[in-house]
Amino acid sequence: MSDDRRLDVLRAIVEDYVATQEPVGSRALVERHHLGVSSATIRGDMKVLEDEGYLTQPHTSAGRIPTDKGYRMFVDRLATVKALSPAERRAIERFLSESVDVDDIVQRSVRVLAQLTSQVAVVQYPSLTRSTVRHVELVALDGHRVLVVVITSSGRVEQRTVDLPSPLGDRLLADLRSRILPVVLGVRLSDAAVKVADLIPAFDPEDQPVVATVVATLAQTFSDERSDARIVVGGTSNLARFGADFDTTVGPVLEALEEQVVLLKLLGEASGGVTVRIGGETGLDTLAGTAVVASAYGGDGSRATLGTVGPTRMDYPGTIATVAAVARYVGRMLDDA
Amino acid sequence: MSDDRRLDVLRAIVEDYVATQEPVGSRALVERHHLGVSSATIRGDMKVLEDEGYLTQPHTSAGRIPTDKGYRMFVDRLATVKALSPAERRAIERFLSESVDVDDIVQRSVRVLAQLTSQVAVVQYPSLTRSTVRHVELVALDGHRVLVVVITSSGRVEQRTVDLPSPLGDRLLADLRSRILPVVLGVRLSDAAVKVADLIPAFDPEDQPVVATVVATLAQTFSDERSDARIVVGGTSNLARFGADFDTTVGPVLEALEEQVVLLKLLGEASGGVTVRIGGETGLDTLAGTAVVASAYGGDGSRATLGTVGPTRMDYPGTIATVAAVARYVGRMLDDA
DNA sequence: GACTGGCAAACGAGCATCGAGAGTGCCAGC
DNA sequence: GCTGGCACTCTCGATGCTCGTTTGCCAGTC
Repeated sequence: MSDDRRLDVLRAIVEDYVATQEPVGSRALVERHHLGVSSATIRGDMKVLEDEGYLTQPHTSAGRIPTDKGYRMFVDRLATVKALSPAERRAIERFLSESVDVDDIVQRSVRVLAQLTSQVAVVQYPSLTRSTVRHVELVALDGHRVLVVVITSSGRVEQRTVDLPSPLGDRLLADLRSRILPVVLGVRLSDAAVKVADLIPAFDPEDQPVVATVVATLAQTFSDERSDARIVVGGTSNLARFGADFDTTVGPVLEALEEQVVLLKLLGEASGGVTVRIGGETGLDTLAGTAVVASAYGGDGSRATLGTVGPTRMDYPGTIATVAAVARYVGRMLDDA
Repeated sequence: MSDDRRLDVLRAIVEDYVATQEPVGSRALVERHHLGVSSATIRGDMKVLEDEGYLTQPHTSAGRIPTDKGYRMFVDRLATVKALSPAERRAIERFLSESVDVDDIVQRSVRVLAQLTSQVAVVQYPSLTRSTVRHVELVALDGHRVLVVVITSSGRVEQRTVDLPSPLGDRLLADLRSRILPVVLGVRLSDAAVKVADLIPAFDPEDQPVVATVVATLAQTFSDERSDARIVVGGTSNLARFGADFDTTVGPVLEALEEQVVLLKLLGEASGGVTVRIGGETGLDTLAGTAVVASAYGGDGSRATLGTVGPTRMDYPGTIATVAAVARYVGRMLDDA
């Protein structure tokens, strides 16, 4: 028995099922694909594939549909890489190139991703911790409050208001500013937090409490957890195509998409190229039936993750190609900016 | 025939229908509410109400449900104001008071609103145009690019990168900075744009092109349209309770919620207190069956709109009370900050 | 040994039927 | 003006049926 043909059958079933959303039977299979054998033979192959856990039947005497394991096999060994059409490439490039700042890049990425994949798109803001400090500004609001603004090499602006224990004069503020800047400019955020803390002893002991307060906020801004956690979601209306039953399928997914923590976990582990997680592999059991296609993006200064969430029965080659392309363009834009 | 009783009947029907989500019949009505008459009498009243357009029947021999006109009447003349429970008040107050900056306030408002109303919450960022300039910073990135940062009285930070036609020396940059600041500090954003433009002639003719470029970007940042358009949406998973049929009901709503333009239109006209728009009154025909409860919030420095989107069969008194309360708290927080 | 055609059996989808239940509209009477 | 009674209408769920699809297997063929 030809092992190759069985894999061909699996591939054909995945492709047909993704296209039609309906269980595919042996007859339909031989009609649509020209495997040179009869439907009876295919039936034999299908049975084996089912025994091995790649296929399943919704009920006796319906066609077969792929299991998560089947999709995994498809993605790992069967999917042919699909190149993006020139039109799609151009769409991505043109749309993203109109961005004016980081917010805009992220917004637009979400839109393109959702549009091109017809799925839910998720984009994490570029990570701060790897980028460097481009500027720090301290602005006195009134006697006892100061606005701290940090501008990073990735173009992000973080701000924080500090309530001071005691008033901070203009002279001291200027002093503070002039000492902080040279120490942190061009330094990585993760290192900058430490460097500013070292400055405190250099000040007049009398001023140290108030200086310490400002520095603490500054350090906190440098190593801000919230920044990493900023994630934008789009294309939720594509969930309409998701499944018939709303309450049991789409509701939980929408809920999950509103939880930053869950989103982070979903995107989290993408390391090198494009990562695909199918069904249970997502680690979120409320997301049964969904798959995540994610990719890291960005160079040194601004590394983070982006991807899509969709039903396990999705067009993997297309989605993977799109995610990869968007990640590449976004990374390029951020490095340029 | 008592006109009062007919209105009582309408109120009872709206309340029951909102509670049960099912058409309400004459028998159920007399059982649940103690109107001192028989079901036959109620039937008569219901017929009149239907003839006048306040009620409708899904089909003969089902109960009645309110029409949009019926809900409108209910909201305008029948709904008793429902005070928020102390627990709810405290929840709002405590949750919002933990905010650290404007982003945070907006995020948290969306969450509370969605949570308390079980609907989709929509919050517009505080408007820039009414607030004043608190600080302007120009940062040289490299020879031919400058980062423009504007900090407003409402705590917002807007940034923009400018590509210069010719290099801008440190001296000129400092000069520019020191001339701009005194002119715009404390000035309304809408006026500041004009004021900076007046500065250009004062510079050396040789420098004027590059100065003009920076000033143009600055002016654009002051009167940024995009800022007004920033809107945050949350609680979309509450759409699960919306209606049974996904494709025809929830899908279009999700789509609409992703369109900034549509959202702006939805929130747009809220002027004084709480505005309720029901069904067709929203002006968006894709949103049939939905109602919007919106309120302006914030004082002078930071005026904008926030609200909820839900099915027409919603708990109007509760939603109105919640929206009003959140608007009040958010406004207070912004004015304090 | 692998493949094929044929065939019985299994099973869901769709459809018509039917009865129960709920609600209306109207009328005659109070 | 209100009430009880009653005929009528309509939906909803259950039931039973047919039809089409697909499977699993077996005997036969290359």
